[in-house]
Amino acid sequence: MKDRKIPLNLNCGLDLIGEVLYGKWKIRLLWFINEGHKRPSELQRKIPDASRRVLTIQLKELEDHELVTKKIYPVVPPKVEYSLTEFGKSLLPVIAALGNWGDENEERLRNVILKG
Amino acid sequence: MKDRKIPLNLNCGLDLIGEVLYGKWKIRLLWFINEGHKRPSELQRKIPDASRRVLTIQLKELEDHELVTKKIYPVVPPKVEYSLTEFGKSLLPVIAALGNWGDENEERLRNVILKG
DNA sequence: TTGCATAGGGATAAAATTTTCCCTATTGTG
DNA sequence: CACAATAGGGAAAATTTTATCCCTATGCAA
Repeated sequence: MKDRKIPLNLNCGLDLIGEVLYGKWKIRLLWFINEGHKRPSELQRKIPDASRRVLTIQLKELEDHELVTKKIYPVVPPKVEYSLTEFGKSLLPVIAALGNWGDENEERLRNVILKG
Repeated sequence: MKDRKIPLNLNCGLDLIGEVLYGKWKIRLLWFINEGHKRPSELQRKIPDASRRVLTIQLKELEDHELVTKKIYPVVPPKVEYSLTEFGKSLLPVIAALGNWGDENEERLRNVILKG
């Protein structure tokens, strides 16, 4: 997500959405932020398999892409809260469509993924 | 997509769908196959930025995940055709939702992606 | 005083993914 | 004959992404 040797393709809507949603944890971050888990430490606890570092980085990218806003409270210990922008909220139905399809086909998916 | 050192997370629908859709070109492959471009060489021409090799590999994964079927015609030169399974077709509305959101927000997405 | 929680970042290591290059094989065309 | 088109695969390099480790800083609790 920084200097690239291989140029981006941004030909169609799928390329564009892919660019902001790719990243191992981004969709989950959006989802959990929407559920009200706004602080980085909360998100970390909701996604324990992700390293703290990558969550920080991907939150920054979501912010750069205007899907979330970041509010820093000038207190000690530090307090930060992320919220979805309107733009980010408009993605929720799309994420829900993804999650629903996955849920509806859970058993079959588990089979085909694990049989490999 | 073979031996992994870091174990998979398959906790929710999002994890599951992610596992079958991740891959730089998979969504496009599904889309173009649905549009009737069934032969590997056609798909390669529709997706010129992808290496031939990776399209082969990702088509194989789509087949393993039962999203497409592969038909081999015993002719020379070789002829192969991929088609969506019913399972694969059930993904089309989800892909359409992704593409539509990208199309609807094309200008803004292009801005936020390229400004980085 | 030591340790924990908070948020973040640099540097490097590791892992995963994709690209590149080189092979297989057959038939038809120039 | 040389070469293109067809489909595919092994091996290694390149690229990208993620994980690990170590550091900053402050206030509170035991």
